[in-house]
Amino acid sequence: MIHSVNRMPRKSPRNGASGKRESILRAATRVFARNGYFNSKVADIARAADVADGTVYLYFKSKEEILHSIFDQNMAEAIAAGRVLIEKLRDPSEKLRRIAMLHLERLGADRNLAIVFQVELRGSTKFMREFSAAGFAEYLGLLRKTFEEGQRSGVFRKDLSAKLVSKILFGALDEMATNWIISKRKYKLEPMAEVVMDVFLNGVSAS
Amino acid sequence: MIHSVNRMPRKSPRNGASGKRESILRAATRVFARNGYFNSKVADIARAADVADGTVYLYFKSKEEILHSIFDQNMAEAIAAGRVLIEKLRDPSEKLRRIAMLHLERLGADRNLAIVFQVELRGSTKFMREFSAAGFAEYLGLLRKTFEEGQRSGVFRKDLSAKLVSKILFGALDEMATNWIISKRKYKLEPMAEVVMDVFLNGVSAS
DNA sequence: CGTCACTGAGTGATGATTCATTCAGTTAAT
DNA sequence: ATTAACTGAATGAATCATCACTCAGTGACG
Repeated sequence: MIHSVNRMPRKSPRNGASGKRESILRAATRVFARNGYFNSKVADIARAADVADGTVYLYFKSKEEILHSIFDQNMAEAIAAGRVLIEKLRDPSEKLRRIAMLHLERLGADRNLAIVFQVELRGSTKFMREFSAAGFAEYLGLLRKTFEEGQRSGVFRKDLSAKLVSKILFGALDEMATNWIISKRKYKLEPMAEVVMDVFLNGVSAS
Repeated sequence: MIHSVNRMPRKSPRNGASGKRESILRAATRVFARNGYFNSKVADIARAADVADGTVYLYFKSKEEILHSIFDQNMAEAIAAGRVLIEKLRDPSEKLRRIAMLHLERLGADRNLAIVFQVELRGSTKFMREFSAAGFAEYLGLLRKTFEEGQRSGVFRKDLSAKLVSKILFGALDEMATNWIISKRKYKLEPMAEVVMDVFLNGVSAS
């Protein structure tokens, strides 16, 4: 089967301000978070969004496309927000610090979305390769570029591979988020960014 | 024969040296790695293990239990190996370095197992909570204890939460593994441990 | 009336699990 | 040594519940 990934802009029912599409996405996020992607029935999503089963298919080609859309939309937003956030900053350390904070802030603000991002999206090599890959790669790229900037300006050690370093940072933040989800104890996710960046920057800064 | 009281842990088909159980586990690891847990049919596993569908159920209660067993068995082995590896070392930094190497070494040695660990096992909050949790927690605990040892002996900064720091280290290693799986380019995973530990130790060491 | 968003019962495919049956091997009595 | 009785591992076809997705129809609105 040759699937060409249809990257058409949104079409569907005369995208009226009905907001049904968004409503379905929000409902799906809730349902996926609660039951997991594979255990979620399209009927559950429809019920949660308060529409009929068939309506879901007026807005999305398949159950799979719903998951994609959740990812694509949020990832694009997050990266855009990150770019805006750092464009007026000079200090690369500060840029990375802000990105990290934004990262944990966004996930910490919506537990359901966090679960979908940290758990459901990882649960298949297919997703990892075909979709997530692109978005994650872009995010990692943002971290890398910022780090390289810092290497050029002399604030970061030049003996480190920027690519590898950006994975270390991402991995650390990612684990904070994943652990926050699993943990029963309630605590704020966002503040963890500070400690992560303390250790990280201390580790990569030029003497 | 007077002695020979069968003290073998495994139950199931009179654990003959048939090795069918192991054979099924290895086959399942291959199949899960290729198709993902939810897209893998029990029949696929049976075929790959060269046994009949029904035979699988003589050794495992359900498809789910197969996944558990893969995790439990390997995680227990890995932690035991880690404990042995560090018990004769003194320097906490060196201990952490060795654990990190073992971590990436083991995953790097078996791509299929790595995929199951990095991708398939994460794909459901249920797995994360009910099973994985215990094993992962034990591993994180090992890292934490070792770090605390280093704090007491003065080699590591005392102003850091050992729990949090162990998550940072784990996250960084975990991301190395995940990225290695997704990446098309072939490279060795194990050597990444060195760089991770360089940045990490540099970040957490007392001045 | 024509269009369009929406509905929800029905369909067909799928795949986990079961279980009646086979048969290789073991024991034991002659 | 031969046979009969027994064991339980292994088989795989059949079962049966589950859903993703379809489509014929409804009503609202201009």
